[in-house]
Amino acid sequence: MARILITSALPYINGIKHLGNLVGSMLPADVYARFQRQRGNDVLYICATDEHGTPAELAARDARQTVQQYCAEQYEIQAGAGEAFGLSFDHFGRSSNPPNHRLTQHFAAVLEDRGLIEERVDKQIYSIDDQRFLPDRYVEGICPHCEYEKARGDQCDNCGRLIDPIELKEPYSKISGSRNVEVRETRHLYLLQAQMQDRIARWVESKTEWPQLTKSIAKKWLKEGLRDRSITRDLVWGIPVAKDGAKRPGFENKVFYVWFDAPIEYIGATEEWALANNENWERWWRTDKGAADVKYVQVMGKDNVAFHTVSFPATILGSEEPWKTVDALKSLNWLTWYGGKFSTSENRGIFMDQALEILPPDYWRWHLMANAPESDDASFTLEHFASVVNKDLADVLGNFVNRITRFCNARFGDAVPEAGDYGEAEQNLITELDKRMADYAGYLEEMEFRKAFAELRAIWVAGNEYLQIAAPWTSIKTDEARAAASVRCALNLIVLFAALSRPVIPFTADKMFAIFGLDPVEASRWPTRAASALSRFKGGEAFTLPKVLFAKIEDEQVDEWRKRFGAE
RNA sequence: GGCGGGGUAGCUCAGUUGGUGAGAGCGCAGGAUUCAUAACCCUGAGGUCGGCGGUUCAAAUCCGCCCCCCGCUACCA
Repeated sequence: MARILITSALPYINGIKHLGNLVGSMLPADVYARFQRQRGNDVLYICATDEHGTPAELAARDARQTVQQYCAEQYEIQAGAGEAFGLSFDHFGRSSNPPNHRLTQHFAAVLEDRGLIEERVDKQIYSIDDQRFLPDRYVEGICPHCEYEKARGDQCDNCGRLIDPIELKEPYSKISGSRNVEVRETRHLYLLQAQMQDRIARWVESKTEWPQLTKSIAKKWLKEGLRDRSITRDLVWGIPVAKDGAKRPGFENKVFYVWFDAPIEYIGATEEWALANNENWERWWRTDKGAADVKYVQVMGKDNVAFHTVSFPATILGSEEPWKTVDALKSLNWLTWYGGKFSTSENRGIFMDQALEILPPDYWRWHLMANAPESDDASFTLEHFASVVNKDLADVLGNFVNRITRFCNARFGDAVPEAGDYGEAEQNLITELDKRMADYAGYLEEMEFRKAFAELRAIWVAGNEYLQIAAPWTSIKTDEARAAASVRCALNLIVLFAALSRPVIPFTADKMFAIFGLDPVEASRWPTRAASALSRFKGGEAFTLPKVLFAKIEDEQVDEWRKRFGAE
């Protein structure tokens, strides 16, 4: 039994996530976690909200709440949406919780002991009216190079050149619009990443199983040379900067930078899980305390790759402590909304709560995973969504379950028929299924989701092909035993399909088990041999005629949703 | 600007250690069937593999140049 630690990139706290965020990290991680659990592996799937930083403070202010209230509320919303989508976190924590505070202080202290942290003084734009230092992208002004009037503090959208915000002419706050700003000096802690260049490069080289996208991003950063990074900010909401158990002199009004503490929350959330479940978190994270045999899998959008392959490892490796580091790293591209960006402010796209107002989670889970943005950005359209749902779920899978249970009910009654033996048709089916099941499991193991679910769909299709060949509605006229065996085989297929489908459509899988009154946990143990799966029911097992599993999406619904969600 | 990813049938995408007549799903057309959510099953039509040039007996695949889309570029996270 393998031990597998899975983390998905932490969703930021400022509002409920859209379908692109969902498919970019949490959903693929969930599918993988479910698959590994069904195989009998010891899985720990950890996620949390990422709560610190300027956007959280500003969002709280816009909501007229304290940032604590705001985050507490948003945490509940995100946790609820995740649960409603069937995201099977073993723990969904908060980066603002005590374990992360403790661990972040620990890493900062250890890194300082190792000589990897030093204080430096920066010049930054301070907004007097906003009473805060402005992060680069919250300052706008006239570009010093091309005179463009709305250049951002980090980069000019007109000439594309990188800018230091203190160079901007006539700078103003993007938060309030105020021009009452000035350059002030501010002291920060710097993580001396440049010193760790070789160590991280060697570590990246050792990661032979990373996919190409992941490795090329890491190498690109290394090639340019790691730069020292400031890891503190002038904010009130965050983890205070301590020294020897008290506030660090000169840092009384500062906190750690969100990108420093957020990845540490992977560990912090595991500690939260351990505290809540009387478990031991170190056996998942400390190679000296039992984590040496853990396989650690991270899932994230491509924007996060650099932070997970370089920045966070700098923290971990720099400590020189025996922390578990990532083994497999799955990165996904973006899901776009009709080719453009999902946008909260412009009401474009579908967010997790809205999605579930329209349709149950499995509809979304299937479409998102079967069309996951793996090789490139992928476009979400309602038309494509409706087509995929109707064809794959309603016609191929749902109709299979419906046609055979109804036929059995009409001709043999409410129990699996017992007569007859399997013959050539069943043997051919078993041969095909064995091949496809092995391929399917292989793709899931590699986290090649599009290929995996194309294979799963082909498995469902094989069920329909089998029925077409066996044609019990014909054979029953001349050979009732033959028809009975065919129906028994097809009913067994329902259970096999449910087990194989459960990682991606768990709610439907459990409905399929419920047809036969099966316990989902027992029945979903990962099937590896079609022959044994198809001999589960010998005959006589009672079943309940199910309702239709998937309703088709009508054109009128698509039209309505297009208007509601701003499709172009 | 730099770096990375992508441009293959109407649509969404597989396919690169160069070579068996270029694939899948959807959509479309025809057929078969009637157990089923007008579903399922079978067959078929559809592509100068972004453009130009080169290497080679042979290129979607290798090299060069060009065009287009997307992302990242370290203080949004």
